[in-house]
Amino acid sequence: MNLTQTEVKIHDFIRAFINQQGHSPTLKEIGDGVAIKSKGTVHRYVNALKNKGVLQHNTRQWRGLSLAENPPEPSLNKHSDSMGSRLPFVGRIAAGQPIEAINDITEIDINELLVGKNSNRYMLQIKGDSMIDLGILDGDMVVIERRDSAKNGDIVVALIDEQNATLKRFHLESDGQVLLIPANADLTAQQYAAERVRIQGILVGQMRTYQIS
Amino acid sequence: MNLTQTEVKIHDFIRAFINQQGHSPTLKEIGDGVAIKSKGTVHRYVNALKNKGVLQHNTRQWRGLSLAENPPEPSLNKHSDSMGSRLPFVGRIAAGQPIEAINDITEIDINELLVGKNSNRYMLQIKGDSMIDLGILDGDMVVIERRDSAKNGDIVVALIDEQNATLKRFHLESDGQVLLIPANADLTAQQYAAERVRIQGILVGQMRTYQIS
DNA sequence: GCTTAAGTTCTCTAAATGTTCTCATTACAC
DNA sequence: GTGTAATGAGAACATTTAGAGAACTTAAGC
Repeated sequence: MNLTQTEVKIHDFIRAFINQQGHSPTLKEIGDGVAIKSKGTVHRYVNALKNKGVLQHNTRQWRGLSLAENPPEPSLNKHSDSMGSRLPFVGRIAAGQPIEAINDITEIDINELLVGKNSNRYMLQIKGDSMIDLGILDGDMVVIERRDSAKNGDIVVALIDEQNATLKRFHLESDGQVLLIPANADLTAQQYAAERVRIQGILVGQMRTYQIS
Repeated sequence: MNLTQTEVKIHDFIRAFINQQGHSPTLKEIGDGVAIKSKGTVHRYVNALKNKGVLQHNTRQWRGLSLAENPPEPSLNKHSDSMGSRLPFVGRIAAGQPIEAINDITEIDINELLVGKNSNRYMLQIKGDSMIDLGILDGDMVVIERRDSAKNGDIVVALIDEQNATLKRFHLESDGQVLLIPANADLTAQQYAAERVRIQGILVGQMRTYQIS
């Protein structure tokens, strides 16, 4: 059951789309995402993927695609069963001072902070330095919550002209234009007509791991 | 069970409304929130969501909507509730490009990355800007693994003169002196005799959350 | 009981989407 | 060369989703 190159590409696109948007893409959206202009052609690919068992298709319905779920991923290490999401919170550390102990919070639940209780969040990995001044570095993972609007100052995932995505600080000008502000002294803010910008989500968390021996 | 675009939008709106207000919105409020003028149309969507099992509806009652406890859709942007430490990994985002879908990793287990299997980790909150050039900002949480030694280049929690703690990059000089290097252009590295410095742990992770309304 | 706000059930219309075709092009094995 | 598979465009048509609004029923408050 081998997938061709384009089939893999389309499958990846569909999975990413569903995870990010919460619903299936249309044939046209798939076509836009993988540079195929004919929805008939896309339809042929979707059918192939369905026949090969990697997609489920609720026919006679718009946006009826879903992933044929791989086996529900057995967690490799059994520790992750519910117990392991808390770490002791020791206190605050500042350069050259004793660690300031905390007496109210003793444990931090990482899931609660980053995953939240609603299932409308997903992760992206950052490529590039455009948010470096906010401490978001190349390679960092960020947690995004799906939203279609934002307040000034929010950091948003914005889709420009239905094509290009970017992570920037959002500011709506009084004249209705949208300003997308990077956090990098080398870059300048970009201004767009509001209708060219679609908010896809808002930054709610960031994380990074360090390799140790 | 697939939701259409507008269905997801309405579902998100209802969830946000209940989270904020503590009670269900009315049909008109939903319509105002998603730009639909006809409450008849909104009603059709609410019914669809009810039939698809993601909403519960106490009929014959005003503001009788609530979210279904266990939505039937196990794959649609949801991380198995059994252990909610996973988030879907959508891809990489770079300024001004489409989000790059990935095909190898589909989910990220946050616990696995930050908590790890060992129970010798704890968290500290950062006070000050001494590590700002490494993207560790004032207020960030960091995960530390207990260690009493470090390799050059590791970022360590070091106790100096059994008194003051600091988070710095570690470097052992050839003459046996220990250099503790901040990541802030305004600060300079400090050098200590090895016996004055006790390593308490090594930085393995960092996280930050952003407040949204 | 009465009034009002909210929910329900329709119909009408438009637009978007899915489905099924045909026709072309390219690459590759034989 | 020839056949085949993969790829892409696009037309024609069927079906679903979408939004507005009217008419009616029900719940809440007085």
